[in-house]
Amino acid sequence: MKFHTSSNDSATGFGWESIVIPDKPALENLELKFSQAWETDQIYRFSKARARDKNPTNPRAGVYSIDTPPPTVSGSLHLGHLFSYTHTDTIARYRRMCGFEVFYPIGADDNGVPTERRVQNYYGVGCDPSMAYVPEFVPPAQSAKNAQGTKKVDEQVHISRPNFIELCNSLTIEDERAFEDLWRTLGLSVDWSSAYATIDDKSRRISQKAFLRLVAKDLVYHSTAPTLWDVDFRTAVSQAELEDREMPGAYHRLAFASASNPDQIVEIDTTRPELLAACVALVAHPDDARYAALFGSCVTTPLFEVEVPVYPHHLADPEKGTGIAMVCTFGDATDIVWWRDLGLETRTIIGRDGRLMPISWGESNWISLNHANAANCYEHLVGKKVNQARTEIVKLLQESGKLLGEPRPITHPVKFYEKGERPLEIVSSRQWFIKTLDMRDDLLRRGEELNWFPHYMVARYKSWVEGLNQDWNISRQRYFGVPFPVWYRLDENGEPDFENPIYADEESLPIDPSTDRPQGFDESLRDKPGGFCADPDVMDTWATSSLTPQIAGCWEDDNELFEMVFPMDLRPQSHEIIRTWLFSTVVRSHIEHNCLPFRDVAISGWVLDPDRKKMSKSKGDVVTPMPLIEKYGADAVRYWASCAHPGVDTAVDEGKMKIGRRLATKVLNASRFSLSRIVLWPEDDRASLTVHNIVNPLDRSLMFGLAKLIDETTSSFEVYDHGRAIDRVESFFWNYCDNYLELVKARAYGADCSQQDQLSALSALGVATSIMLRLFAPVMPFVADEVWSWYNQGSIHCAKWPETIEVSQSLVPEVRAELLELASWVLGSVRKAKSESKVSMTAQVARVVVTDQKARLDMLASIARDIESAGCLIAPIELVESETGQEPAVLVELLI
RNA sequence: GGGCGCUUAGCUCAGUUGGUUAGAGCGCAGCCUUCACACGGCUGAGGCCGGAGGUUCGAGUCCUCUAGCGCCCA
Repeated sequence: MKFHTSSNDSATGFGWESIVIPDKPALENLELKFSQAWETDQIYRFSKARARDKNPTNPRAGVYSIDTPPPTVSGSLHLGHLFSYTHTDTIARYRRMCGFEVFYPIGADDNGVPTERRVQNYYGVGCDPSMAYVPEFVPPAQSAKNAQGTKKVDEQVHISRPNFIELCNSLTIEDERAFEDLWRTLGLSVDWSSAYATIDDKSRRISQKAFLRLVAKDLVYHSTAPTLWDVDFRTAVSQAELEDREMPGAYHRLAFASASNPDQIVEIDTTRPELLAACVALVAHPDDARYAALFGSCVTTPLFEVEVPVYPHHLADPEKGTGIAMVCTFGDATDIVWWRDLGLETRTIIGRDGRLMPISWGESNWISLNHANAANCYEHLVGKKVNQARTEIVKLLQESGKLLGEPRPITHPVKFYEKGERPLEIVSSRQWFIKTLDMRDDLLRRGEELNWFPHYMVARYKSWVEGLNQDWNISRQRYFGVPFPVWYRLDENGEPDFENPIYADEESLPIDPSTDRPQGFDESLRDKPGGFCADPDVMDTWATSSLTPQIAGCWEDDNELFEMVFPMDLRPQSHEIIRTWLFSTVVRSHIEHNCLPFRDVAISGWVLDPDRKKMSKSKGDVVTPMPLIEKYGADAVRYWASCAHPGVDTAVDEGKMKIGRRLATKVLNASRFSLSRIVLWPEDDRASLTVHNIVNPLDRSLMFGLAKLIDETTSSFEVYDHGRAIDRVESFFWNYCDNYLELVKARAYGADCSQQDQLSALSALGVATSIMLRLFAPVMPFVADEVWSWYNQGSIHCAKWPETIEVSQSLVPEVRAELLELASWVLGSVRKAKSESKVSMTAQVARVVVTDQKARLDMLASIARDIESAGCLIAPIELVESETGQEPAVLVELLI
């Protein structure tokens, strides 16, 4: 591959050794032609050697590195992917042309729940870790049934964990291929040689190593704590994976009795009466006079007749219900706070399967005033799911008269796992946490250090960090993920010693504790008293994808590379994962490297359906990208995506793609015109087609406009505003086609003009074509490279980004953009006259009189011949100086 | 409840730090097969810039209030 190092000749398109213009230029099949050519020539491959060459003293300065999001491959491709990845690609191409060695890796996020769910649905299988591996297992046929939901656990064929993981691995490989196809067809200029997956050996090694570093820094801990729990996926989830959904519910007013005075009733409102047996206290606001007398005393729960204390707490809302609340372990996040702050008992009744667990009344802390009755009541509830238990307990309460009035329906926000279908429960379980709460202030400062595009997106980050109320739970009770490199010793009773975990050595990573064993232990001691057992969990998928800069940059595997690319220059991503991906990456880099993981973050908006609603799989309105690319071409679809400004949500708009296709066609045709004129210039004199020979005022005016265009396009890309960049280039180009090309045509043909004027015209066409092609290249890489290939060696994507210095030789103070505008105005007036008279644009014009100020007339005089030939005038244009206050005007008389 | 964003032509959107008569494309109407382009070109109609105040010589642009929509956080 040839790289241009100077601003002359080949970089500006003036090699002219050979020009080959197809008879009928076409957009068809450019995607295949160039994606293959780019791959063959390896033009997007990152080279450390080139980076060193570009800036020997400081290689980092010559590199532009991008922390590309690894897309979740399990699931269909949609336009949202294409949209934001196109945005990034325009930036990568721009920076590459600016001379940076661009580090643009690509990965696939394949670990985690989405893949598991896809495998479950695709094959109709479920993972049972207790089962043994079956070699050469053949999965059941793809289940057609149940395309969207998770197949019911009891309908699935149960398979062992290793078999399940095999299926995950094989299916993700298929999915990844589909992604690669799309990315290549779309023309992403990523370095495929660096492709990684978040489940591969390298990612697992780095993820486990980073975990061990957290252990060493004492920033991670392992403990039993109330945990947000999805009862269908049967895993813990983190605060970042929560979402509120408005759900119907009902307030039930229950009658508690004062323990000291059974006739005194305390009324409480609850939406979760089924948790009554888990009630451990009542709380009211300290200033609430209604309940002041009760503080410190006890009340008795209805049905189960358990004595619970009444406490004051500032989080109790006097406005809510009766103002006094029932604290259960655990109904919601506030219960956890009350439980912690007030040191309450723990009475767990919801199991990890979302059903009410058996209770031994009378034992440990299940003390009732009437054990037999409590057990009798509870018998109706045990084993039931939450909703069934609620129906049942309402019946019991009504029968006993402890339910006051009818339940009052309300709608209220309920916490869900973002991928889940049933409300989250809170269970007590053993989990790994990263101590993010302690570093909240640091993280807020990191957020402010980051350059946000658009800047207002920093608010999302801030409000998220400020609202953190629990440490980051990184353990998941799932199967397809990065395992914790941890074992526990088993005592003589077979009980694990959680206090003293055995950590793997860094050198041994990646490991799977369920198949690898700790140093000094024989495999025969696995799961035996006195032996060891593996940590059963895998890491949250974000615990690995928060390390994308380290994974892509080969942290501690290739120090030279890592120092060249880290911290990254750019993190591109969409706004919905600010609280997950962006936040977690900042956390990890802050901890491990004490710096930001990237300097800039460019946020893409969402793709909305044509009705401006968020596209969703459940609505079935997800648009698949390939058919659109086939219909309009990759450049056109990229054009649609690029037109969006950073952070702005954009509706799918096929009309816009049509415009993109037309624009691409126009680029082909306009370039064909210019080059087909240039090719007729004597070959031995083509070297004279340079900016130095652009002397005609009209051509100079075009160059002036180009200089301004280069500045505007460059400054737009500098702030990641591809939308503004393409807008400016497009409108300049369209104006160039409609007006400049028509005005310059006669001179380009050499008709009735001096050789100097023809030379000027052809030189201007050559310069303008070269510059505009390069300005289009980041957004429309296929058509730009196609035209470029007609008269250049090597790809346009390795050419130099245009600079104003390329045209400055042709600029003179007295000729500015205004001249071309003036000529366009007069030409437009002639066209208008012809259009109104319903005659052809080639119809001859007898007379044109322009009335205007002298300065403007002088300008027009200098290019009168161009206007006369473009407008088909048969007499010289007449220029009349206007009186003071008289409006400029053009009089046109057609030849009848 | 707190915060952010949006509101400009029938539709989708430009309009950088306040500066002539507010722009583009689609759609619509009319015309033109001209030798880069009919997968085209030219021309035209269409707007109290969400509403109300204010700052200013001057506001789509800045400030205050307000309405509707969307999102983020609690």
